[in-house]
Amino acid sequence: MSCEAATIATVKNTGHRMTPQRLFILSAIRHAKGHVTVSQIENNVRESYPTIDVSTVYRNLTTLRDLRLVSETRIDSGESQYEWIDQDRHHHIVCRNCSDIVQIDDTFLESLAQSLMKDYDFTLDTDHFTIHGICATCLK
Amino acid sequence: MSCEAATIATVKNTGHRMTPQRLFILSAIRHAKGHVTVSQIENNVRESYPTIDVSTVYRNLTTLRDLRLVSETRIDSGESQYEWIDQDRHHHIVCRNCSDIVQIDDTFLESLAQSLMKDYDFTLDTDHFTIHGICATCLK
DNA sequence: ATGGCTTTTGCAAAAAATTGCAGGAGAACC
DNA sequence: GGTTCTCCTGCAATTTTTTGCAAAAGCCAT
Repeated sequence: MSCEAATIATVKNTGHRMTPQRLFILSAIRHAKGHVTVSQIENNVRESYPTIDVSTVYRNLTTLRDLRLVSETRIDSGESQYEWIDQDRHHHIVCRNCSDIVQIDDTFLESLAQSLMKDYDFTLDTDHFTIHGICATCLK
Repeated sequence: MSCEAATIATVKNTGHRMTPQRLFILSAIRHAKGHVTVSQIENNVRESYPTIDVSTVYRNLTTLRDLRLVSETRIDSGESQYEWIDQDRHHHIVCRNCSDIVQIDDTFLESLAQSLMKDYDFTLDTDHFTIHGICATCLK
């Protein structure tokens, strides 16, 4: 099954419908390598589908985030950022001083996930984590 | 040094000023045991300081969050929640389905903090974490 | 392909959060 | 006390996000 088809299946199997709007939004995020804002998505979709409304974009992003197809990153100020979640799951550590971002592997969260499951029956979302702290350079 | 004085010292030592507005906001969060929203803080402060403006509350919360005196929790929809960070550090696990919040102990993050330090020389912010996932009840 | 049930959309309006600016007020100095 | 240097505030305007509602459209069973 192609990657595209798998996505559509995920949407459908959860009782959601595949509308042209949703398809365009999905495509806009997938093809934008990296983070995109709501207005970037809106403008991109508008080229192919001029009557798209912002509220539709917002509602779809919420849905797609709940389906764990996209990740949402709310930065300090301004617009939220969205990113396609692909096969090789990874997370980010962000230095709060220099804002440097480093990718880390999924395995770093395994132990935490297991503890939370054991003690609270809580299933950790492991699709995308943004972890804050201070990098070695800035600590000096 | 009292707890109150320590807070004031933190604010002052970082080049910020202790204004009445800031003091009232600080007090509103500290005395509200648990989470509070911006409008709750605003209403509370307004009783003692009627001319307070929402933007002042927002700006102060950003400042206080950067000083790690309060924590910010942005839930799916609606208003952000703020909470006083006290001595016994704890974190929150939030169910993305029912939005239920459970406190967890600092020790859950120790292992993660150690791994990140070992492999990346990265110092994890351990004041306050908001971890998302699914609780046992909602998983069914 | 048709009907019917339910999700989804666009629009408009509201709510939540952020920003620019000019005046006001801390704090440190003398 | 007065001076000066910034930070802070309130106001107004803007931007970002959410919501209610009626009409439109997707999808399943027939």
